[in-house]
Amino acid sequence: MANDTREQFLDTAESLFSERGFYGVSIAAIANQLGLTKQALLHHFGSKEKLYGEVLKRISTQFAALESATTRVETDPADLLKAYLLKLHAPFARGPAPTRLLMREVLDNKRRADTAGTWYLKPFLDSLTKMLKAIPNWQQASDVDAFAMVYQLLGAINYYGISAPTLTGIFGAETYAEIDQAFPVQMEHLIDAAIAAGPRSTE
Amino acid sequence: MANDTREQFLDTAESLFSERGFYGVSIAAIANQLGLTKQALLHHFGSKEKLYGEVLKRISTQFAALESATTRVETDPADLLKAYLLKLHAPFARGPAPTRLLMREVLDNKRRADTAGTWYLKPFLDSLTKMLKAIPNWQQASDVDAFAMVYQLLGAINYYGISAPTLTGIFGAETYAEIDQAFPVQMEHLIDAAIAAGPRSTE
DNA sequence: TTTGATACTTACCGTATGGTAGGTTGTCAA
DNA sequence: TTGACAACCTACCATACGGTAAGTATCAAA
Repeated sequence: MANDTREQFLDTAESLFSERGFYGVSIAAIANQLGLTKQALLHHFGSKEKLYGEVLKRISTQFAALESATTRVETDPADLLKAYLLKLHAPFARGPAPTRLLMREVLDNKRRADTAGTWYLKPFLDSLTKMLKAIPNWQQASDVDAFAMVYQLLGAINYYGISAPTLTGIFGAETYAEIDQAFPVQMEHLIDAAIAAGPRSTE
Repeated sequence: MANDTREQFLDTAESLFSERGFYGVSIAAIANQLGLTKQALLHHFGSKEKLYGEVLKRISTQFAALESATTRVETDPADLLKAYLLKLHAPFARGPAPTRLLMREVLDNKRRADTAGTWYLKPFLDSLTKMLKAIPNWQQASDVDAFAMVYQLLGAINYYGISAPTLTGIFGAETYAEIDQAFPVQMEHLIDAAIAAGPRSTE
């Protein structure tokens, strides 16, 4: 089926791009993994760049869906922020691929600043800032201060989200399993601490 | 002078690798930037991989130096942790290149797990954990819990450290300048909050 | 039974890349 | 004056890459 193959290409591309980066993956490698030739890929997507763009687009769509789903469930503003941030850990139960890919995009989009990928983060970041400012403790904070705080929390989660191989390498599989268990608790703990602390004005 | 050229190669390689990644940079591009041919580079370093390894090695050496320098100056354990973490922001006044490169290394060393890059982080992470556990509030914490907390703080800093282009693109240069001013304050604020909160046990 | 479109294939091409081989030039100690 | 070595260079090569061109097989609609 046509759509099936396309979706499989996107899955494989997402996985490989997230692991090796744009330049580290050849379109032939992606196609081979599905038992096809690179021309099949080019037939569906036109070029490597376009394929990459579609992978990013799909992720951003899923992010938006996650946000509205969370907003629908959580009513307390502090709970909403916590729930949303924690869901970014191992996003959408699809493993670390989206997190890794987005981290690569943050690293790389200096050169690709004109492509679509750069801006899809903006509404996401705006939502996070708004969520923090909806919490009583933080209503006095400036936009910039609130943003700086949520961006740090986002960084904490995302950094951990890409660190599994490194941490396993450094500490071994057993210790990593312990860390992985401790992390959500400590993450929630840190978010609580940040919320409780309230803003510290910059000026 | 011989050593001079070598050092210039390392500087240029660090800068380019950090911006474009290992596969995004050709050795010819590095050499051209110094007005030399790639064979000059190969003469000094033997291969692209070895050059990359030496860049990483140099960064890790500078990290270690930064740590001992900070330890020498700060005596209060909370101040030490804060000072150390904050110095990782724009490390060594050499701009974001080391941070970006290390982030790429975290992303990539699944494949390169056997190379040096993986392990040089270990003493660094151990130091951070020890620093947190030296703070009265945190003496009761388990190693794993303390580690999970400092790793989040490290993630917050490093993530911000690679985000300049993205944030400038999203928010514009003026707003980014404000954010950049607010960030160290909010970073210190978050560290304070984490320290003050003390550990939350995982089990 | 023909037409036309979709989903592929093989064949090929130009370019870029990392690396080898073998110079050339300058410096400096014996 | 010579010899050796470091620091480059030009020339070359095999490979891999993204992409084009031109097929072939399948299948549904007319």
